[in-house]
Amino acid sequence: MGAEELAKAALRTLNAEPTASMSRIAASAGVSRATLHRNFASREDLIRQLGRMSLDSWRQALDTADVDAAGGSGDPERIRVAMNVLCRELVRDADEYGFTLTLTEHVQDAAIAAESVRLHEREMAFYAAAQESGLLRRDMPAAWIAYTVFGLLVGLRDALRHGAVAVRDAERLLRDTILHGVSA
Amino acid sequence: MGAEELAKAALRTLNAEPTASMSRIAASAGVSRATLHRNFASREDLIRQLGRMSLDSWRQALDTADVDAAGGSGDPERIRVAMNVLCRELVRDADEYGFTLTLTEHVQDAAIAAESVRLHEREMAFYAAAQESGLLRRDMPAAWIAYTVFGLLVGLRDALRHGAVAVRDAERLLRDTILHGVSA
DNA sequence: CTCAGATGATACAAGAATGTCTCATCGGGC
DNA sequence: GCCCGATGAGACATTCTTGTATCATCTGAG
Repeated sequence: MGAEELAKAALRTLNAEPTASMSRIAASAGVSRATLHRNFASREDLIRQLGRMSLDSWRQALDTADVDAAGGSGDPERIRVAMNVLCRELVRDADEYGFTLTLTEHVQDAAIAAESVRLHEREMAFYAAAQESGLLRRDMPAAWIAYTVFGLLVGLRDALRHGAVAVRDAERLLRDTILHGVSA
Repeated sequence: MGAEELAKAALRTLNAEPTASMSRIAASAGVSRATLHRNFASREDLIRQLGRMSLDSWRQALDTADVDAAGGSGDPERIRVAMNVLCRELVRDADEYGFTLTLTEHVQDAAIAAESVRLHEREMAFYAAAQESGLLRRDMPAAWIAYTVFGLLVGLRDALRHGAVAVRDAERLLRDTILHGVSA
C-alpha cells in the first residue's frame, strides 16, 4: 500500500473518528502501526499531510471554478457559472475531506495556516466581485458569505454522513440554499 | 467559585481549545486541578454536564420560540414570528456553547444522544410545519433545513470567533441568510 | 478566637499514545 | 533458488493525562 492510499485510508478513518489514535488508524487501514509510522514520521506529520491534501483540493476547486479570472472580469454571467462550478467542487471536498473542515490542529502549522488564509481571501475576493457585479447581495460582508459557504459545507457534510440527504441531491441543495435560502 | 461558574469557565476554554486537558481547563479557570476534579469527578463528567447545559439551552430556544404550538397552529404569521425568535435564541447558543456544535464525544452518552435526537426532531417538525404553511420552500427535505440552520450556526460561531462579523449583526445575518440566501 | 469547609500544592499510580527499535516473515524480481 | 525490500509483530522508553490521595493554608461564620 502506497503512501497515497494510506493517507486516504487515514482520511476515511479520521472522517468518522476525528480523534482516532495511530493504532486505530493503522488498524482501520489494515496495516500495522509500524508501517503507518514508516510512511508518516509522526501523527503531526500525518495530520499535516492530510491538511495539505485538503488545501490542495480547495485550491483546485477555486482553480477549476476559475474564480480569479471570473471575479476580475466582472461579467455577471461568468461569475454565475463560476459560482456553480465552485459549489460542485466544494461538495466533493466536503464529502472527501469532511473532517478537516472542523479540525483545529491545522492552525499550529504556520505554512498550512498561511495557505488557508490565502485561499480564504481568494474566495472572499471572488464573493466581493460577485457582490459588485450584482450577483450577490451587497448588504452583507463578503467575509460573512465565505463563512456561510463554509458553514453550509459543514452542515452538508453532517447531513450526508447521517444519511439525511442523498449525494445526488447535495449539489443542488447546497447551491440553492446558499443563493436563495430556505424561504418560500 | 461554584460549580456553575467553573462549568462556564471550562466552556470558555473548551470553546477556544476543544481538546484542552483538565490541567489547562483548571489553569484557565484560575483554580487548581484538584478543585476542578472536586467539582467534576472525571473529564467525561465535565463534558457530559456541558453537553447537558448545551442541550438545555437548545431546548430553551425551542421553548422560547414556542415552535411546537406555532408549528401546530399552521398560522404562517405565528410561524414567521417563531422562526425569528428561534434565530435570535440560536445565535445566543452559538456564541455561548459554540464548541458543543462540533463536539463528537457527546454521542457516547446514550441519554444525551437521545435528547439530542429528540430536539432535532422537534426542530425538524417545526420546519416541516413551516413548509406546509407556505413559509419555507417545499422542494427541500425538512431535515436539510435543520442541517442548514446547524451549519450556518457553525459558520456564525467561527465568524464571530475570528471577528469577521460583529455580535450585533449576527442575528440579522443569520436570519437573512437562512431565509433568503446570499443571492442579490 | 476557633473551627469547619474549601482550596492549592504536590505526590502517586495507572493507563494510553507516541516514537523508536529489533527481529522474523513474506513475496516479487533477478 | 536467492535475495532485497517491505511488512507485521512486538518490546521498549517516554511523555501526557487522568484520577486519587495527602497535607498545609486560607477564610469566613459563629
